[in-house]
Amino acid sequence: MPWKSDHKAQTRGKILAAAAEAFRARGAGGVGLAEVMGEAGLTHGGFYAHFKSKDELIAAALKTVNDARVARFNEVASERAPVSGLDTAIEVYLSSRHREHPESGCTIATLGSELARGSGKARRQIGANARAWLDQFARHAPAATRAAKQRQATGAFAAMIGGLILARTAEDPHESDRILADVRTFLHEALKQGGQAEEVP
Amino acid sequence: MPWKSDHKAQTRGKILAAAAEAFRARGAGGVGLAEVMGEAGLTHGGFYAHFKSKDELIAAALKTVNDARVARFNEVASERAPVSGLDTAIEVYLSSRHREHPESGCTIATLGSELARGSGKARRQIGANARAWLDQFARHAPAATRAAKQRQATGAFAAMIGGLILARTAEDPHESDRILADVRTFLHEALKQGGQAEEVP
DNA sequence: TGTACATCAGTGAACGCGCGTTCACTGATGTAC
DNA sequence: TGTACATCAGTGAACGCGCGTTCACTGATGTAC
Repeated sequence: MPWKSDHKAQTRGKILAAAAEAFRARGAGGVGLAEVMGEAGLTHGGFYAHFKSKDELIAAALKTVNDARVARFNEVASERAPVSGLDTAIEVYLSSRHREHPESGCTIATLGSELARGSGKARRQIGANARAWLDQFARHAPAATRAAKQRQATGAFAAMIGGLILARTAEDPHESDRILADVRTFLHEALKQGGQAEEVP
Repeated sequence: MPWKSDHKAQTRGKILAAAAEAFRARGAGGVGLAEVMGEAGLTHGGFYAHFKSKDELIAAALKTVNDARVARFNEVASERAPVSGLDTAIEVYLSSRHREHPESGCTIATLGSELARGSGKARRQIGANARAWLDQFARHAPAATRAAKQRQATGAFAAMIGGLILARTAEDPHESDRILADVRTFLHEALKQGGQAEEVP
Protein backbone atom coordinates (compact mmCIF):
# COMPACT_ATOMS: atom_id res chain seq x y z
CA MET A 1 0.00 0.00 0.00
CA PRO A 2 1.22 3.50 -0.91
CA TRP A 3 1.02 5.00 2.62
CA LYS A 4 2.11 3.62 5.98
CA SER A 5 -0.63 1.41 7.35
CA ASP A 6 -1.39 3.69 10.33
CA HIS A 7 -1.09 6.96 8.45
CA LYS A 8 -4.81 7.49 7.97
CA ALA A 9 -5.59 6.49 11.56
CA GLN A 10 -3.06 9.08 12.78
CA THR A 11 -4.64 11.81 10.64
CA ARG A 12 -8.06 10.81 11.97
CA GLY A 13 -6.65 11.14 15.47
CA LYS A 14 -5.38 14.65 14.73
CA ILE A 15 -8.80 15.68 13.40
CA LEU A 16 -10.52 14.22 16.47
CA ALA A 17 -8.14 16.04 18.83
CA ALA A 18 -8.60 19.37 17.03
CA ALA A 19 -12.37 18.87 16.96
CA ALA A 20 -12.66 17.96 20.64
CA GLU A 21 -10.71 21.06 21.61
CA ALA A 22 -12.49 23.50 19.28
CA PHE A 23 -16.03 22.25 19.98
CA ARG A 24 -15.56 22.49 23.74
CA ALA A 25 -14.02 25.96 23.44
CA ARG A 26 -16.54 27.53 21.06
CA GLY A 27 -19.51 25.15 20.83
CA ALA A 28 -20.40 22.53 18.21
CA GLY A 29 -22.45 25.01 16.20
CA GLY A 30 -19.82 27.72 16.64
CA VAL A 31 -16.99 25.88 14.89
CA GLY A 32 -16.83 25.09 11.17
CA LEU A 33 -15.28 21.99 9.63
CA ALA A 34 -12.76 24.15 7.76
CA GLU A 35 -11.48 25.47 11.08
CA VAL A 36 -11.19 21.98 12.59
CA MET A 37 -9.34 20.66 9.53
CA GLY A 38 -7.07 23.70 9.51
CA GLU A 39 -6.10 23.12 13.15
CA ALA A 40 -5.32 19.50 12.25
CA GLY A 41 -2.98 20.79 9.51
CA LEU A 42 -5.24 19.85 6.59
CA THR A 43 -7.60 21.48 4.10
CA HIS A 44 -11.34 21.14 4.53
CA GLY A 45 -11.97 19.06 1.38
CA GLY A 46 -10.42 15.93 2.86
CA PHE A 47 -12.85 15.77 5.75
CA TYR A 48 -15.26 13.29 4.14
CA ALA A 49 -12.52 10.72 3.63
CA HIS A 50 -12.56 10.34 7.44
CA PHE A 51 -16.11 11.05 8.61
CA LYS A 52 -19.57 10.80 7.07
CA SER A 53 -20.83 14.08 8.52
CA LYS A 54 -20.21 16.79 11.09
CA ASP A 55 -22.63 15.02 13.44
CA GLU A 56 -20.49 11.88 13.27
CA LEU A 57 -17.31 13.86 13.95
CA ILE A 58 -18.88 15.47 17.03
CA ALA A 59 -20.00 12.08 18.33
CA ALA A 60 -16.58 10.47 17.70
CA ALA A 61 -14.72 13.37 19.32
CA LEU A 62 -17.02 13.26 22.37
CA LYS A 63 -16.45 9.55 22.80
CA THR A 64 -12.67 9.65 22.38
CA VAL A 65 -12.21 12.47 24.84
CA ASN A 66 -14.62 11.08 27.42
CA ASP A 67 -13.19 7.56 27.42
CA ALA A 68 -9.74 9.02 28.09
CA ARG A 69 -11.02 11.33 30.84
CA VAL A 70 -12.98 8.58 32.60
CA ALA A 71 -9.96 6.24 32.50
CA ARG A 72 -7.63 8.92 33.85
CA PHE A 73 -10.05 9.76 36.68
CA ASN A 74 -10.29 6.10 37.60
CA GLU A 75 -6.51 5.94 38.07
CA VAL A 76 -6.32 9.12 40.16
CA ALA A 77 -9.31 8.13 42.30
CA SER A 78 -7.84 4.72 43.06
CA GLU A 79 -4.47 6.20 44.08
CA ARG A 80 -5.93 8.70 46.55
CA ALA A 81 -7.87 6.27 48.76
CA PRO A 82 -9.00 6.46 51.55
CA VAL A 83 -10.26 9.92 50.43
CA SER A 84 -13.38 9.06 48.45
CA GLY A 85 -12.93 9.27 44.69
CA LEU A 86 -15.98 11.52 44.58
CA ASP A 87 -14.34 14.05 46.92
CA THR A 88 -11.26 14.01 44.69
CA ALA A 89 -13.40 14.59 41.62
CA ILE A 90 -15.05 17.59 43.28
CA GLU A 91 -11.69 19.25 43.94
CA VAL A 92 -10.42 18.76 40.39
CA TYR A 93 -13.71 19.57 38.66
CA LEU A 94 -14.54 22.72 40.65
CA SER A 95 -11.07 24.26 40.23
CA SER A 96 -10.10 27.56 38.58
CA ARG A 97 -7.92 25.48 36.24
CA HIS A 98 -10.96 23.60 34.90
CA ARG A 99 -13.03 26.79 34.72
CA GLU A 100 -10.39 28.48 32.60
CA HIS A 101 -9.82 25.56 30.25
CA PRO A 102 -13.11 24.40 28.76
CA GLU A 103 -11.22 23.25 25.65
CA SER A 104 -9.69 20.38 27.63
CA GLY A 105 -12.46 19.94 30.19
CA CYS A 106 -15.80 18.24 30.80
CA THR A 107 -17.95 17.75 27.69
CA ILE A 108 -21.26 17.92 29.59
CA ALA A 109 -20.57 21.37 31.03
CA THR A 110 -19.51 22.81 27.66
CA LEU A 111 -21.79 20.97 25.20
CA GLY A 112 -24.54 19.35 27.30
CA SER A 113 -27.34 21.87 26.78
CA GLU A 114 -26.54 22.41 23.09
CA LEU A 115 -26.35 18.73 22.13
CA ALA A 116 -29.33 17.67 24.27
CA ARG A 117 -31.46 19.72 21.85
CA GLY A 118 -30.34 17.61 18.86
CA SER A 119 -31.30 14.12 17.79
CA GLY A 120 -28.39 12.48 15.93
CA LYS A 121 -25.29 10.56 16.98
CA ALA A 122 -23.87 13.51 18.91
CA ARG A 123 -27.04 13.68 20.99
CA ARG A 124 -26.78 9.97 21.79
CA GLN A 125 -23.09 10.27 22.67
CA ILE A 126 -23.47 13.17 25.09
CA GLY A 127 -26.04 11.02 26.91
CA ALA A 128 -23.56 8.14 26.98
CA ASN A 129 -20.85 10.45 28.33
CA ALA A 130 -23.13 11.59 31.15
CA ARG A 131 -24.07 8.02 32.04
CA ALA A 132 -20.40 6.95 32.08
CA TRP A 133 -19.58 9.63 34.67
CA LEU A 134 -22.63 8.87 36.81
CA ASP A 135 -21.65 5.19 36.90
CA GLN A 136 -18.03 5.98 37.64
CA PHE A 137 -18.85 8.44 40.42
CA ALA A 138 -21.37 6.03 41.96
CA ARG A 139 -18.58 3.43 42.14
CA HIS A 140 -16.43 5.93 44.08
CA ALA A 141 -19.18 7.38 46.33
CA PRO A 142 -18.82 7.03 50.12
CA ALA A 143 -22.38 5.80 50.91
CA ALA A 144 -23.14 2.19 51.87
CA THR A 145 -25.94 1.01 49.60
CA ARG A 146 -26.06 0.99 45.81
CA ALA A 147 -29.05 3.36 45.70
CA ALA A 148 -27.45 5.83 48.13
CA LYS A 149 -24.18 5.78 46.15
CA GLN A 150 -26.10 6.55 42.99
CA ARG A 151 -27.94 9.39 44.68
CA GLN A 152 -24.68 10.91 45.93
CA ALA A 153 -23.07 10.53 42.50
CA THR A 154 -26.00 12.15 40.70
CA GLY A 155 -26.38 15.00 43.19
CA ALA A 156 -22.65 15.73 43.26
CA PHE A 157 -22.17 15.55 39.46
CA ALA A 158 -25.17 17.82 38.95
CA ALA A 159 -23.69 20.40 41.34
CA MET A 160 -20.27 20.11 39.68
CA ILE A 161 -21.71 20.78 36.21
CA GLY A 162 -23.95 23.61 37.37
CA GLY A 163 -21.23 25.06 39.60
CA LEU A 164 -18.76 25.19 36.71
CA ILE A 165 -21.33 26.82 34.42
CA LEU A 166 -22.25 29.38 37.10
CA ALA A 167 -18.56 30.15 37.67
CA ARG A 168 -18.09 30.64 33.92
CA THR A 169 -21.04 33.07 33.66
CA ALA A 170 -19.59 35.26 36.42
CA GLU A 171 -17.37 38.03 35.05
CA ASP A 172 -15.91 39.11 38.36
CA PRO A 173 -13.05 36.67 39.21
CA HIS A 174 -13.69 36.95 42.95
CA GLU A 175 -17.36 36.10 42.54
CA SER A 176 -16.41 33.20 40.28
CA ASP A 177 -13.89 31.86 42.82
CA ARG A 178 -16.48 32.26 45.58
CA ILE A 179 -18.99 30.18 43.60
CA LEU A 180 -16.50 27.35 43.06
CA ALA A 181 -15.46 27.37 46.73
CA ASP A 182 -19.08 27.41 47.98
CA VAL A 183 -20.11 24.46 45.81
CA ARG A 184 -17.02 22.49 46.89
CA THR A 185 -17.81 23.09 50.58
CA PHE A 186 -21.51 22.38 50.08
CA LEU A 187 -20.75 19.05 48.41
CA HIS A 188 -18.06 17.84 50.83
CA GLU A 189 -20.44 18.51 53.73
CA ALA A 190 -23.38 16.85 52.02
CA LEU A 191 -21.31 13.73 51.32
CA LYS A 192 -19.98 13.65 54.88
CA GLN A 193 -23.34 13.95 56.60
CA GLY A 194 -26.18 12.69 54.45
CA GLY A 195 -27.46 9.81 52.42
CA GLN A 196 -25.76 6.87 54.12
CA ALA A 197 -28.58 5.78 56.37
CA GLU A 198 -32.16 5.71 55.16
CA GLU A 199 -33.59 4.54 51.85
CA VAL A 200 -36.04 6.67 49.94
CA PRO A 201 -38.63 4.31 48.45
CA MET B 1 -48.64 60.84 16.06
CA PRO B 2 -49.74 58.39 13.32
CA TRP B 3 -49.74 55.21 15.50
CA LYS B 4 -51.04 54.63 18.98
CA SER B 5 -48.45 55.73 21.49
CA ASP B 6 -47.80 52.22 22.83
CA HIS B 7 -47.93 50.44 19.47
CA LYS B 8 -44.17 50.21 19.01
CA ALA B 9 -43.64 49.13 22.63
CA GLN B 10 -46.18 46.33 22.12
CA THR B 11 -44.42 45.13 18.97
CA ARG B 12 -41.12 45.22 20.82
CA GLY B 13 -42.71 43.09 23.52
CA LYS B 14 -43.88 40.54 20.94
CA ILE B 15 -40.36 40.33 19.48
CA LEU B 16 -38.87 39.89 22.95
CA ALA B 17 -41.34 37.13 23.85
CA ALA B 18 -40.72 35.26 20.57
CA ALA B 19 -36.96 35.66 21.00
CA ALA B 20 -36.92 34.46 24.60
CA GLU B 21 -38.86 31.34 23.64
CA ALA B 22 -36.89 30.50 20.47
CA PHE B 23 -33.44 31.13 21.96
CA ARG B 24 -34.13 28.92 24.97
CA ALA B 25 -35.59 26.18 22.77
CA ARG B 26 -32.88 26.09 20.09
CA GLY B 27 -29.95 28.16 21.35
CA ALA B 28 -28.96 31.75 20.60
CA GLY B 29 -26.74 30.69 17.69
CA GLY B 30 -29.34 28.22 16.46
CA VAL B 31 -32.09 30.76 15.78
CA GLY B 32 -32.02 33.42 13.07
CA LEU B 33 -33.54 36.88 13.33
CA ALA B 34 -35.91 36.10 10.44
CA GLU B 35 -37.37 33.23 12.47
CA VAL B 36 -37.82 35.38 15.57
CA MET B 37 -39.49 38.15 13.59
CA GLY B 38 -41.70 35.62 11.81
CA GLU B 39 -42.90 34.21 15.13
CA ALA B 40 -43.68 37.74 16.25
CA GLY B 41 -45.83 38.16 13.12
CA LEU B 42 -43.43 40.48 11.29
CA THR B 43 -40.87 40.40 8.47
CA HIS B 44 -37.18 40.40 9.26
CA GLY B 45 -36.40 43.81 7.73
CA GLY B 46 -38.07 45.70 10.54
CA PHE B 47 -35.85 44.27 13.22
CA TYR B 48 -33.39 47.15 13.35
CA ALA B 49 -36.15 49.65 14.10
CA HIS B 50 -36.35 47.93 17.51
CA PHE B 51 -32.86 46.65 18.36
CA LYS B 52 -29.31 47.64 17.41
CA SER B 53 -28.08 44.07 16.94
CA LYS B 54 -28.82 40.42 17.64
CA ASP B 55 -26.58 40.61 20.70
CA GLU B 56 -28.75 43.41 22.10
CA LEU B 57 -31.94 41.41 21.43
CA ILE B 58 -30.54 38.39 23.27
CA ALA B 59 -29.55 40.55 26.25
CA ALA B 60 -32.95 42.31 26.36
CA ALA B 61 -34.87 39.00 26.07
CA LEU B 62 -32.75 37.45 28.83
CA LYS B 63 -33.41 40.37 31.14
CA THR B 64 -37.17 40.57 30.49
CA VAL B 65 -37.73 36.88 31.03
CA ASN B 66 -35.52 36.65 34.10
CA ASP B 67 -37.00 39.65 35.89
CA ALA B 68 -40.46 38.12 35.46
CA ARG B 69 -39.31 34.66 36.62
CA VAL B 70 -37.52 36.01 39.70
CA ALA B 71 -40.57 38.11 40.68
CA ARG B 72 -42.93 35.15 40.22
CA PHE B 73 -40.68 32.90 42.31
CA ASN B 74 -40.56 35.49 45.06
CA GLU B 75 -44.38 35.45 45.30
CA VAL B 76 -44.64 31.66 45.34
CA ALA B 77 -41.81 31.29 47.87
CA SER B 78 -43.40 33.78 50.24
CA GLU B 79 -46.81 32.05 50.08
CA ARG B 80 -45.45 28.61 50.95
CA ALA B 81 -43.72 29.42 54.24
CA PRO B 82 -42.76 27.77 56.57
CA VAL B 83 -41.36 25.43 53.87
CA SER B 84 -38.15 27.17 52.85
CA GLY B 85 -38.33 28.99 49.51
CA LEU B 86 -35.25 27.10 48.43
CA ASP B 87 -36.99 23.73 48.94
CA THR B 88 -39.94 25.01 46.90
CA ALA B 89 -37.58 26.12 44.12
CA ILE B 90 -35.97 22.67 44.04
CA GLU B 91 -39.35 20.98 43.50
CA VAL B 92 -40.39 23.30 40.67
CA TYR B 93 -36.98 23.47 39.00
CA LEU B 94 -36.22 19.76 39.05
CA SER B 95 -39.61 18.72 37.64
CA SER B 96 -40.42 16.85 34.42
CA ARG B 97 -42.48 19.88 33.42
CA HIS B 98 -39.42 22.14 33.51
CA ARG B 99 -37.27 19.49 31.79
CA GLU B 100 -39.74 19.24 28.91
CA HIS B 101 -40.22 22.97 28.45
CA PRO B 102 -36.85 24.67 28.02
CA GLU B 103 -38.57 27.35 25.91
CA SER B 104 -40.28 28.74 29.01
CA GLY B 105 -37.67 27.70 31.58
CA CYS B 106 -34.42 28.75 33.21
CA THR B 107 -32.09 30.79 30.99
CA ILE B 108 -28.89 29.59 32.71
CA ALA B 109 -29.60 25.91 32.03
CA THR B 110 -30.41 26.50 28.35
CA LEU B 111 -28.03 29.33 27.41
CA GLY B 112 -25.45 29.52 30.22
CA SER B 113 -22.57 27.62 28.59
CA GLU B 114 -23.14 29.15 25.16
CA LEU B 115 -23.34 32.78 26.29
CA ALA B 116 -20.52 32.48 28.86
CA ARG B 117 -18.19 32.00 25.84
CA GLY B 118 -19.17 35.38 24.37
CA SER B 119 -18.19 38.90 25.38
CA GLY B 120 -21.02 41.32 24.51
CA LYS B 121 -24.20 42.45 26.23
CA ALA B 122 -25.70 38.94 26.21
CA ARG B 123 -22.67 37.64 28.08
CA ARG B 124 -23.04 40.36 30.70
CA GLN B 125 -26.79 39.71 31.05
CA ILE B 126 -26.50 35.95 31.57
CA GLY B 127 -24.08 36.74 34.41
CA ALA B 128 -26.61 39.19 35.86
CA ASN B 129 -29.38 36.57 35.60
CA ALA B 130 -27.25 34.06 37.52
CA ARG B 131 -26.43 36.59 40.23
CA ALA B 132 -30.12 37.54 40.60
CA TRP B 133 -31.06 33.92 41.29
CA LEU B 134 -28.16 33.34 43.69
CA ASP B 135 -29.21 36.44 45.68
CA GLN B 136 -32.87 35.45 45.65
CA PHE B 137 -32.16 31.85 46.73
CA ALA B 138 -29.80 33.04 49.49
CA ARG B 139 -32.64 35.19 50.85
CA HIS B 140 -34.86 32.08 51.02
CA ALA B 141 -32.23 29.61 52.31
CA PRO B 142 -32.84 27.89 55.67
CA ALA B 143 -29.37 28.44 57.22
CA ALA B 144 -28.74 30.96 59.98
CA THR B 145 -25.81 33.11 58.90
CA ARG B 146 -25.44 35.16 55.72
CA ALA B 147 -22.42 33.15 54.56
CA ALA B 148 -24.14 29.80 55.18
CA LYS B 149 -27.27 30.97 53.32
CA GLN B 150 -25.13 31.99 50.37
CA ARG B 151 -23.35 28.64 50.42
CA GLN B 152 -26.67 26.74 50.43
CA ALA B 153 -28.07 28.92 47.64
CA THR B 154 -25.00 28.45 45.46
CA GLY B 155 -24.72 24.70 46.04
CA ALA B 156 -28.43 24.13 45.48
CA PHE B 157 -28.68 26.31 42.36
CA ALA B 158 -25.59 24.61 40.89
CA ALA B 159 -27.17 21.18 41.44
CA MET B 160 -30.49 22.37 39.97
CA ILE B 161 -28.82 23.63 36.78
CA GLY B 162 -26.60 20.57 36.39
CA GLY B 163 -29.43 18.20 37.33
CA LEU B 164 -31.71 19.68 34.69
CA ILE B 165 -28.98 19.48 32.04
CA LEU B 166 -28.18 15.88 32.99
CA ALA B 167 -31.88 14.97 32.82
CA ARG B 168 -32.09 16.57 29.37
CA THR B 169 -29.10 14.62 28.06
CA ALA B 170 -30.69 11.30 29.11
CA GLU B 171 -32.74 9.73 26.32
CA ASP B 172 -34.41 7.08 28.47
CA PRO B 173 -37.36 8.74 30.29
CA HIS B 174 -36.96 6.50 33.34
CA GLU B 175 -33.29 7.37 33.68
CA SER B 176 -34.15 11.04 33.26
CA ASP B 177 -36.84 10.87 35.96
CA ARG B 178 -34.43 9.02 38.24
CA ILE B 179 -31.83 11.79 37.84
CA LEU B 180 -34.35 14.51 38.74
CA ALA B 181 -35.60 12.54 41.77
CA ASP B 182 -32.07 11.79 43.01
CA VAL B 183 -30.96 15.43 42.82
CA ARG B 184 -34.15 16.56 44.59
CA THR B 185 -33.59 14.09 47.44
CA PHE B 186 -29.87 14.88 47.62
CA LEU B 187 -30.59 18.60 47.95
CA HIS B 188 -33.45 18.36 50.46
CA GLU B 189 -31.23 16.21 52.71
CA ALA B 190 -28.23 18.49 52.32
CA LEU B 191 -30.31 21.53 53.25
CA LYS B 192 -31.87 19.74 56.24
CA GLN B 193 -28.64 18.51 57.73
CA GLY B 194 -25.70 20.67 56.78
CA GLY B 195 -24.39 24.19 56.67
CA GLN B 196 -26.27 25.75 59.57
CA ALA B 197 -23.66 25.40 62.27
CA GLU B 198 -20.02 26.05 61.55
CA GLU B 199 -18.35 28.74 59.49
CA VAL B 200 -15.70 27.82 56.95
CA PRO B 201 -12.96 30.46 57.20
C1' DT C 1 19.97 -0.89 -7.28
C1' DG C 2 16.95 1.77 -10.28
C1' DT C 3 12.65 2.75 -12.62
C1' DA C 4 7.54 2.47 -13.88
C1' DC C 5 3.39 2.00 -11.87
C1' DA C 6 -1.04 1.83 -9.15
C1' DT C 7 -2.97 3.58 -5.02
C1' DC C 8 -5.47 6.77 -2.40
C1' DA C 9 -4.78 10.63 1.23
C1' DG C 10 -5.23 15.09 0.63
C1' DT C 11 -6.33 19.48 -2.39
C1' DG C 12 -9.11 23.33 -3.69
C1' DA C 13 -12.88 25.05 -6.49
C1' DA C 14 -17.70 24.92 -6.57
C1' DC C 15 -22.73 24.05 -4.98
C1' DG C 16 -26.94 25.87 -2.63
C1' DC C 17 -28.26 27.82 1.56
C1' DG C 18 -29.15 30.70 5.59
C1' DC C 19 -27.05 34.11 8.26
C1' DG C 20 -26.84 39.36 10.19
C1' DT C 21 -27.29 43.69 8.41
C1' DT C 22 -28.67 47.67 5.21
C1' DC C 23 -31.81 50.45 2.73
C1' DA C 24 -35.15 52.52 -0.55
C1' DC C 25 -39.96 52.00 -0.28
C1' DT C 26 -44.95 51.54 1.09
C1' DG C 27 -49.06 52.18 3.20
C1' DA C 28 -51.91 52.40 7.64
C1' DT C 29 -52.70 55.78 10.84
C1' DG C 30 -53.78 60.14 13.96
C1' DT C 31 -53.92 65.10 13.23
C1' DA C 32 -55.09 69.60 11.12
C1' DC C 33 -58.12 72.06 8.54
C1' DT D 1 -68.32 65.57 9.40
C1' DG D 2 -65.11 64.88 5.59
C1' DT D 3 -60.66 65.25 3.28
C1' DA D 4 -55.49 66.12 2.63
C1' DC D 5 -51.44 65.45 4.78
C1' DA D 6 -47.15 64.13 7.38
C1' DT D 7 -45.36 60.41 10.07
C1' DC D 8 -42.93 56.33 10.73
C1' DA D 9 -43.73 51.12 11.67
C1' DG D 10 -43.16 47.66 8.82
C1' DT D 11 -41.82 45.56 3.98
C1' DG D 12 -38.91 42.94 0.99
C1' DA D 13 -34.94 42.90 -2.06
C1' DA D 14 -30.13 42.98 -1.77
C1' DC D 15 -25.23 42.76 0.33
C1' DG D 16 -21.13 39.90 1.61
C1' DC D 17 -20.02 36.00 4.20
C1' DG D 18 -19.32 31.40 6.12
C1' DC D 19 -21.52 27.13 6.43
C1' DG D 20 -21.75 21.67 5.27
C1' DT D 21 -21.13 18.95 1.49
C1' DT D 22 -19.50 17.27 -3.27
C1' DC D 23 -16.19 16.19 -6.66
C1' DA D 24 -12.62 16.12 -10.33
C1' DC D 25 -7.86 16.34 -9.56
C1' DT D 26 -2.96 15.87 -7.88
C1' DG D 27 1.04 14.13 -6.22
C1' DA D 28 3.64 11.51 -2.45
C1' DT D 29 4.26 6.94 -1.51
C1' DG D 30 5.23 1.56 -1.15
C1' DT D 31 5.46 -2.26 -4.39
C1' DA D 32 6.77 -4.96 -8.51
C1' DC D 33 9.93 -5.78 -11.89
